[in-house]
Amino acid sequence: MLEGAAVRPRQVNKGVDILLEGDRPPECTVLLEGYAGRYNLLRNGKRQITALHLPGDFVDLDSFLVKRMDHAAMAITPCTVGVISHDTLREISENHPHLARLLWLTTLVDGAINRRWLVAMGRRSALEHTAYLLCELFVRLEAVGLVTEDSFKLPLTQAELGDALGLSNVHVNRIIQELRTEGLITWRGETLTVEDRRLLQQLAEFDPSFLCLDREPR
Amino acid sequence: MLEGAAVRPRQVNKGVDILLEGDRPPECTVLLEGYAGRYNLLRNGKRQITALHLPGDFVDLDSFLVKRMDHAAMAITPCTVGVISHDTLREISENHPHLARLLWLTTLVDGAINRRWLVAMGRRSALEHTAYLLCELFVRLEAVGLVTEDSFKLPLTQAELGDALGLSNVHVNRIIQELRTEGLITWRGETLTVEDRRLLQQLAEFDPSFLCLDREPR
DNA sequence: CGCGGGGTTGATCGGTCTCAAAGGAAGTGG
DNA sequence: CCACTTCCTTTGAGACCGATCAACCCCGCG
Repeated sequence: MLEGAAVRPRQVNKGVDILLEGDRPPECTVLLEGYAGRYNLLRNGKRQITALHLPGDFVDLDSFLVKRMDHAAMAITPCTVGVISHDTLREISENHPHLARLLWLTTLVDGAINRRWLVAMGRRSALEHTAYLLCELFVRLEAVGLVTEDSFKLPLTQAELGDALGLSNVHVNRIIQELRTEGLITWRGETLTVEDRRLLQQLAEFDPSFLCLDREPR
Repeated sequence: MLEGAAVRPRQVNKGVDILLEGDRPPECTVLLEGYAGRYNLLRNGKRQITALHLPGDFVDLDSFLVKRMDHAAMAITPCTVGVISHDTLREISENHPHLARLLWLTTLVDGAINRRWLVAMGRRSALEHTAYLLCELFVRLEAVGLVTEDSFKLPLTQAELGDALGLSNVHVNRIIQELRTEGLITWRGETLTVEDRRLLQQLAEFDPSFLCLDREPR
């Protein structure tokens, strides 16, 4: 039903905003291909990316009920996105409560991811934090079949990674080198390979259960 | 209807856990009085508080759909809490879609708060971050009538505040002193007074619209 | 061939942490 | 009513992590 509801797939070029802070979109956007991210800009020009969206994720499911966007969203790579009108979502919420609960669940999982980011930013070193993010991306991409042989596409610049981690681009560079020399990852071009998943997860104190990828009655 | 659904109000002593990581509660907890917080513990003993719950907030609405808690929650002050069984919530979700949307909205607002925390932790100085949190608490408490004459109860220790901000207790102390000497706040005992709200909000780059306290059709 | 974006490197600065100790304030038992 | 305890706040000193600034390199591309 959701697939039938997503209409007008369209392309968004790399670096282009999908929506802006203050927008009141009449529909929700689904990411079909590519990577996107939510972010907020500060007066001093700094940027914080607060979420990374992978294929299959909603970009702004919150706009259905929140109405006014409190953040922007950007295509990190070229993306194809679809939209589901708020009217359709309302129809689902009225007549398909089980599906509505699953949509609700996706926002709960987004919240769980946010909290993990908070923990990593607040109480972990830059190295652990970076390792953490890579573990998370690994598992989320694995869930949608985008990991092959412990490798996945990581088409972010180090500066963008820094904006997600709350670090400077220079420091990200040094952290990545450390992960490389420790033999935990390789990252050439857009392809990141996890060379030692167990060690990486241990360094990041990573446990994927919060993503709710297991099947349960809801 | 929600008021009718919340049953068995009970007291929780200060410092006592309301739920633990790994729990699978059969009901959701509502905070009726007092302050509570969600947190995660790390292997090295550090703690990160990822949310502060104020009277009227759900403590773990996510347990309705997520089932297994990925964090603990603690009473920061003596609390009285009520519970709403998952069965009741399911009944609401099946037969009262409008109410279900409003519950969904509360999780979206929680997510918005989380993202703001991320921005503050990632890209703001300790001073700005602290100012930010105080602004947020001010507005949220104001919305439930717990602010009088620019004052509200802040019954946290500086160490707890640090766990929410991702700072050490020592540094929190120095930041608070700075906010005091700048004439922005006073904080004696459990009462915090915002002496210059405009300046504090400006320092924190704070805009309350993300809390969705305005009335809109949902 | 020149240009531009990203990656890499070095040097220095500064914000925040850590460790350690001293100073209140509130409660407890004698 | 006082000594004692405990928890929290405050202060100081030093170390360290990560930011900043400024080059330089590398590679793809027009």
